[in-house]
Amino acid sequence: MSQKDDFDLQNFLPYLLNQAAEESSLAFQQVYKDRYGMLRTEWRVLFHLGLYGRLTAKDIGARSKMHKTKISRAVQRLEERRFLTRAPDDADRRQEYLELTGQGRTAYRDLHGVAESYDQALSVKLSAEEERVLRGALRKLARMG
Amino acid sequence: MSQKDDFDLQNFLPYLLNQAAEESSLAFQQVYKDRYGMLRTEWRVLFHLGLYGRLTAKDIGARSKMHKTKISRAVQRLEERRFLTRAPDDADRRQEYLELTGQGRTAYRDLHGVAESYDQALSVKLSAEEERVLRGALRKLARMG
DNA sequence: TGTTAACGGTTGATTTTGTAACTAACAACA
DNA sequence: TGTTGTTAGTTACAAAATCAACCGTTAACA
Repeated sequence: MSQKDDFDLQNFLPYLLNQAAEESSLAFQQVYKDRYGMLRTEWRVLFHLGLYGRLTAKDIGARSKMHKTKISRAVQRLEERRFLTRAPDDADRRQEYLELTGQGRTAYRDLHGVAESYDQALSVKLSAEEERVLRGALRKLARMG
Repeated sequence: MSQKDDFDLQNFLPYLLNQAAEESSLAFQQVYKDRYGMLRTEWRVLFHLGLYGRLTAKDIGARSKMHKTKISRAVQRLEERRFLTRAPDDADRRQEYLELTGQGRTAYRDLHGVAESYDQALSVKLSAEEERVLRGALRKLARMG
């Protein structure tokens, strides 16, 4: 039944990446879910707006590679909960500029801080060299320079 | 609006891991979907059975960390499509042994081969050293030795 | 201009996942 | 034995992701 082969599931890069991604995001997920009732798509939109300022949904799509329907729905929910506002773009009325409200910025700053220390806590599992190489390799695999 | 801070989304390990995982599994996903109409949960179950032989759903859960309902449903679909069979365990009638059919083994061998070359193709993006460190770091982050 | 194609974004239907409650079988131990 | 707790696996229902079709706007160009 089993192959003599040494190519195991644990050696398959996509599988390994997925396991590491899932495991390493679990505790952080709990934070934005418990504190703000957000989904992953929602904190991502929040982070993009917090980091880069005013953006259109399209901009967020280009940066995050999330599908536009996900973004559309995340924006809806963030708007309902008063984390962001929309402003029509008069130059091109198909698109809208999205911007965080005060409440949105507060949530962003809070989660940003959590993310930063969370990231450091994860890094503790790795040596400095290991961490450097890991981040570089992940960027190559994710095709983002 | 934006922080002077250099803590960017692309530096946030869980995000980076997720991007790399998604990007790097896209093309492979297409293969098991197109050739066998499988979902990710299904090929995972198939792989476990192909690699390790006869297992119970519980065994698969322990190895893969997938939730039991996911496994239950994946097993149902794989059974419907004649990729595996169930055999009651007479010593403990709560559990069933799962085993690939001929068709299941054929699919497994096919996808195993695809996975292997797919993995190699991904590795080409990295140096040998980079690859070694990456895999080690991912195992640490995924807490699997 | 008028027509056609492309774009940004939304919506609805379907599929997939997550959560909790459930069934049947077993284990522990009075 | 009988009761209570635990385990393997399933099911039902809610939440979320996916996919295609859609609307209004802009672009291309005859």
